[in-house]
Amino acid sequence: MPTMTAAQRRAADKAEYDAFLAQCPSRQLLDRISDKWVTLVLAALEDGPLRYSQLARTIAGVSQKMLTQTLRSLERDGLLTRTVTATVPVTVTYELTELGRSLQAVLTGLKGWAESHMDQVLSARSSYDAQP
Amino acid sequence: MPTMTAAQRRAADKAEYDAFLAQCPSRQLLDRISDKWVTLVLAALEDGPLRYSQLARTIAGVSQKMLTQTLRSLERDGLLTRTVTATVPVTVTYELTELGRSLQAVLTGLKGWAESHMDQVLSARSSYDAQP
DNA sequence: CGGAATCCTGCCTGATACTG
DNA sequence: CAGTATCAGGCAGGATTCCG
Repeated sequence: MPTMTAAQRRAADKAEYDAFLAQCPSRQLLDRISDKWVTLVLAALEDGPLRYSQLARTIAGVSQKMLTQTLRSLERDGLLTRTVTATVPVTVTYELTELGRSLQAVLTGLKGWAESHMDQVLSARSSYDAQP
Repeated sequence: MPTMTAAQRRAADKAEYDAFLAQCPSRQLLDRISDKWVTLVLAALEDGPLRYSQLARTIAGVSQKMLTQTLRSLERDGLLTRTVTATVPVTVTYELTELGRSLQAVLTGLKGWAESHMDQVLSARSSYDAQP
């Protein structure tokens, strides 16, 4: 029984979640996906599925604890799938879901921004630090 | 005057920094900007400059310490400017720089993703948690 | 109003060792 | 290979107090 126009419904949908509000679930979600390991894992999986050891090698410096923890969290949130193949030794591959790819598109922009604006940031820092 | 084409510059920038490498400066930068407070501050400043107290009110639940710390970090990295007006009491306004706006464009996508995909993530979680 | 300084808690993170 | 388990430390982050 729509008592709202489409425009009104759009406004209501937008108002449904607001990360500016401390108790909104989207605030917690924003906190989870605002994580460098999340960004790097999704970026690594951009070109297709990878095995656990391939992920560990691609993302230099990640501990197995953080990698496993990040992968579990992403799996739980439906952003990637974990597939176990019963070989000897066992093979585990991770692959982005459609939902994961939609986030990956955003996060790749973040990783790219960091890499392409590094010089400007370094320059700004030296200016800032030079001040008395 | 650019001595490289835009495409050449992009290629050079890509090769210069790689956030997959642990010791690359862009990895640290990625860590800094992968922060919910950074995302929320830049999103709050999207529509123009704001005062300190306005930022604190917009971003519900942020402590004064984290807000100040985040603002300092963003100012140091050249993403926003801090302007002190000598009124009584003093007025301090924060405004995005051009560099800040370029990052804000990316991060707004992140905040928007969290809000618009919240339902799908919640659904995925309940499925995951229901498994034995 | 817009901070700075301080104290204190906890959980995030890394290192190490063990397993199927 | 792909984890789990455990332990220890460091710092993120909140609460409180004080200042120009």
